[in-house]
Amino acid sequence: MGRTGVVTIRDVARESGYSASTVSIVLNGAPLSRYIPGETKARIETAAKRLGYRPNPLARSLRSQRSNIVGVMVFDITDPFCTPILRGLENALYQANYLSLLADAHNEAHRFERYLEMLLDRRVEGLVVIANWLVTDIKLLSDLTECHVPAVIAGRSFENDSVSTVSVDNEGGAGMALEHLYRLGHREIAFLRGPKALSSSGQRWKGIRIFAQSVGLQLAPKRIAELPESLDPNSGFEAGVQLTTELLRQGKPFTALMAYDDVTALGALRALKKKGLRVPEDCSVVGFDDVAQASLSVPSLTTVRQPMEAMGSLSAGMVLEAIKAVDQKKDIPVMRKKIPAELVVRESTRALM
Amino acid sequence: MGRTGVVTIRDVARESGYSASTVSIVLNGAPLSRYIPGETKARIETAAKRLGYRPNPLARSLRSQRSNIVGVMVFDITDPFCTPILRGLENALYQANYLSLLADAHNEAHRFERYLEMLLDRRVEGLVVIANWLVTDIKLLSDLTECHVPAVIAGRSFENDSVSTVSVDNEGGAGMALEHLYRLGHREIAFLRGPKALSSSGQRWKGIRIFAQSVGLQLAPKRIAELPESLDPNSGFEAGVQLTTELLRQGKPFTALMAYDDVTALGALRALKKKGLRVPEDCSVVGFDDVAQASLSVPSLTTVRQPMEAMGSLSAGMVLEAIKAVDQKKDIPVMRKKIPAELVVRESTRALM
DNA sequence: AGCCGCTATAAAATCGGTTGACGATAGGGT
DNA sequence: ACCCTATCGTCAACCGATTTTATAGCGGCT
Repeated sequence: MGRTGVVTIRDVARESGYSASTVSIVLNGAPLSRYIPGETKARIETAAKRLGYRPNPLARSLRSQRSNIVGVMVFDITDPFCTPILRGLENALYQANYLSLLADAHNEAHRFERYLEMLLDRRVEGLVVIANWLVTDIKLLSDLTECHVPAVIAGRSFENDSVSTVSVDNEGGAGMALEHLYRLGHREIAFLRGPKALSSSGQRWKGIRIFAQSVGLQLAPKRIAELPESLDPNSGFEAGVQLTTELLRQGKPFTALMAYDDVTALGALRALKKKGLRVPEDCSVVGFDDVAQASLSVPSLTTVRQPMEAMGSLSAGMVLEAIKAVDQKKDIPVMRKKIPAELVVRESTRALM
Repeated sequence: MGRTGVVTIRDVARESGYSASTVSIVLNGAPLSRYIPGETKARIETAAKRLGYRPNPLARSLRSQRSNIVGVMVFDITDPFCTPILRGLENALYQANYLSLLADAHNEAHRFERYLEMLLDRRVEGLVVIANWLVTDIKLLSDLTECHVPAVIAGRSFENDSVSTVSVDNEGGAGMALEHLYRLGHREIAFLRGPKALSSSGQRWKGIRIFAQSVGLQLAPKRIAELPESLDPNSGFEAGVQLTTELLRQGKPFTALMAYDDVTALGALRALKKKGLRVPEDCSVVGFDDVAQASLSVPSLTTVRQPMEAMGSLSAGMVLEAIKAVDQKKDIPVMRKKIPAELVVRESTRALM
């Protein structure tokens, strides 16, 4: 054992009486180990166990050019939408014996780029970017395609890019939410649209238009407000409060409100309460995402659930797949998965009286 | 440039006309570079830049036994208490040019241990454990002390152990919360105590007792309930709902309620609402932690703020400090930091009418 | 002339593991 | 007798850096 107190393969070699090569071959079950008799294998394995030998992954990575590490880039780790994805992702990677190198970009393009370089330097075998709704900078993602490392973007889809993505079916989800309100009898429905710059905004709105058209529902412009663009994740709440307040004051009256996402919906809840309106008695409210706080609010929020944990593990599966492909010198497959959303009915919606 | 498309130090050597050693010495500003004339340095640096040379951290780590990586073990990444700590931590590490290897233990001791091994294998230079209130298994932490790597536990303190910790001043914080209620005129105060197994429970309760005693306030047992032990992070909410409901039905009446933490308080909010009680008009409610949802609820929650982000960066500072100490062959310093809490007054409390 | 010290650079060892080439022995086929 | 193949291992190169040691020229001092 070296001075450092760490057991190397050479220590095992000495202890077992074989060479380092043989030890390596045996312990890894390399092709050549086919010819090595069981007795030898046993002796080497005992020696390794006795010494408590643990191969140094650094050395192994250096030689084999495989780090068993995936870079995980989060745009904002405090965003409640990101953490469940992260959980699913990290868990799936763990199962596959990969470790996650975490990078939180704080919504800063510069930081994203610097981190990207650091991760690539570290020879991550793949990259997963958890993009919340704030990411708008498409340029960053072209960086991704250029780096020749398998990459997957989780949480958002991008039209014209050639990176793999995992995202929810925004269109369908929004349709489901509206259908829910419609079936409850609501016809005068207010909308808090998402910021124009976000593709998910457009998709959700499209789902709304399609459903509305299919049942002949009018979408009155005086019941529609649009969230401003902003980079602060908590701004959604404040914006929800403000826009709802304005709609109440200046817009046409409504019996239900559909918000861009849960945080916005929570803002709406507060604004309605402040105006003395009860939810759901006087006004129903639906959100989108099903973040953790949606079920903890009073009243609990009816919402469209994004299966975030599943999206995380799916992303993991896709990078791992791509890594395997690279290993076999095949092309990196590009896939754009859309996961179905799911309506979760809670207390914030009810039938129109 | 090798076949792999990656530039090595030898490529720079060839390009500049010097040897790899000289290139290394120059680019790192090693002691020997003292003797190297500026012209040579310039030529080497230009060559490196022209080729876009980026040293391979794996190789460097192998040689220098320094990985520039800190292991970050989270007990439950979906816990809203953990993420802000994680943010502060990750940010401070980033500033110091360290990367974070993320491990989410999912509250499972077995997983914690397996991850610990993996991280140590990777030669992390330090370890930070973000412990939420669910961690009770002290044994795990002795593992920590034994591994001879600088370690810091963030979020919890432990009495009889010799690991560095960063935690909030629970006692003082709870005292502040109670004082706040007291000053508002409340005398009949209900309490949802934390699970007995948690040290923070005891500490917060002690703060409560001390303040109560100092002003001669009686703590009626019929207004006190205790959270059960459980490993599910969302159980706090359900428990809050249930215990509050029971107190309302069977206990003595109260005009204010102090919960163990914010999630429990949110549960209390729901239970009160269900019984037709208005917060804060009929009953004030205080939480503890100031997790993100505390400010988003209706009404927003008065609470005791743990400066989580600061706790994260402080933890980072402490590991980095310890790493430096190890580097200079000094002993690993053990510190137990208590950070002051801060009362955040929002809508859920008001003066007794 | 001999030695020291300074400058400028290169060679070689090292970190710890993996891997392709090769040696040695034994048995089987022609 | 000769070649071939299967078996059991080892050697040495290699991954990409860092660091210690070596080399070589030159000026100065005794």
